[in-house]
Amino acid sequence: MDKPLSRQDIKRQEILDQAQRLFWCSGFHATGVDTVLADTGISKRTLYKYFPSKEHLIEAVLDQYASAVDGALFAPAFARSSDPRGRILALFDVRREMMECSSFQGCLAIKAGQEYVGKHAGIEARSRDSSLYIEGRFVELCRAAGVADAEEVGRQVNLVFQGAVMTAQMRRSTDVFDAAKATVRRLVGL
Amino acid sequence: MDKPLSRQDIKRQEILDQAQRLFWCSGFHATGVDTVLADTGISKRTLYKYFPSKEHLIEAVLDQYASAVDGALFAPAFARSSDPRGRILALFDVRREMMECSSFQGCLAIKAGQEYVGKHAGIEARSRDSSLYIEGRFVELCRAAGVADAEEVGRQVNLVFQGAVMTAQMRRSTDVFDAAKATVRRLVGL
DNA sequence: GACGAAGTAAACCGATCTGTCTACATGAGC
DNA sequence: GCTCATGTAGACAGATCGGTTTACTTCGTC
Repeated sequence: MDKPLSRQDIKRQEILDQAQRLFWCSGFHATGVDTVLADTGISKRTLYKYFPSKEHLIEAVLDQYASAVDGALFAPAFARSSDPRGRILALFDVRREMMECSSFQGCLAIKAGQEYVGKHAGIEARSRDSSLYIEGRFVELCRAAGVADAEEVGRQVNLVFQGAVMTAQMRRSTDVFDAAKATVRRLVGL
Repeated sequence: MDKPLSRQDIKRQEILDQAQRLFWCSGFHATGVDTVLADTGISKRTLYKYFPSKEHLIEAVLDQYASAVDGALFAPAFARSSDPRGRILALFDVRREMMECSSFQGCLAIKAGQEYVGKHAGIEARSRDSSLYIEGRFVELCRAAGVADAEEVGRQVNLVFQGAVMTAQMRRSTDVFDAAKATVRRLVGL
């Protein structure tokens, strides 16, 4: 694996990275494809070669975002603790630090959901899948922790997690993560 | 009070209602002012007389939304129970029913936050204030319920509430409200 | 160095965006 | 009936949108 990137792969990746960065901090509708390309030296023709439409580009960005969540969120959190309960709490810590390092930007999948749910099936599906994936991981951790009714408690922890991320973004403050962690401690018994 | 609406008030209100409906289900950036006016027989000149810019219109819509939350959410919930804990749970029921009646549309203030936080101070402030208002009401209910550390628990309940609304929207299903209510029952001790 | 794939630059398309303007219609109060 | 505020209809401006196209350049490979 990790086969060398072809020239095409590099261009495609550069577009994806820039698009993710701009969609992330300016929104999807508010960011034009010209803006994505600006300062990259990449021509519009090349973008439309790899992504037949802006919606296709958004889908690809969300796919990239989804596959980055393991490395950016779960891996660091799991490295901080070997105990399942500790890992759950560490997820909140890592997420909090991520938001503090990105001027309180929230979740890209949530943002996409707000702008495209009910309007574009592919984007909506990726948005929903992101939400379900995180929930699944919480359930899994609850099960590993031996929590009674792990399925249910995992769903509850996920609600707190999503609520915290979104509320922190709206308030431009990560203070709510304190309440979130306290909630989770009660839910998983810690 | 309830002084008769002047002709101007009526026009202004008609614009606000239509704008709220469309922003609500199509988003802010995705809805043009022409779309707001379409089928209303109101001219663009009139809109720009009452709202000097689209952003001003959005702010006014959010103000209207904020002042409607008492009548649409809190009043019905409070009517269902006289017990503070029952009222907290009823808030989740009412919110759930609201979402089921509006094809899973979430919270307009959240949507505005996602699209304008960090980009427009007035809109951002209204978005944040909405979040804080709901939280304050939950705190107040926790206090009335005699919950120990009501301030803290109220914040926790709010996180679950916000998480549930947003998750339900993304999944186009209100199933998560079951987990949300179960969480809240544990938090407020019921 | 020649060749073909892959790229850039930029004009161009039609549609739409926010916002302004002119010209005309309507309505209530005197 | 006259007046004046208030309204509509719709053209218009200039910018930007997503997307296409043409003409030229760059780059890797043989």
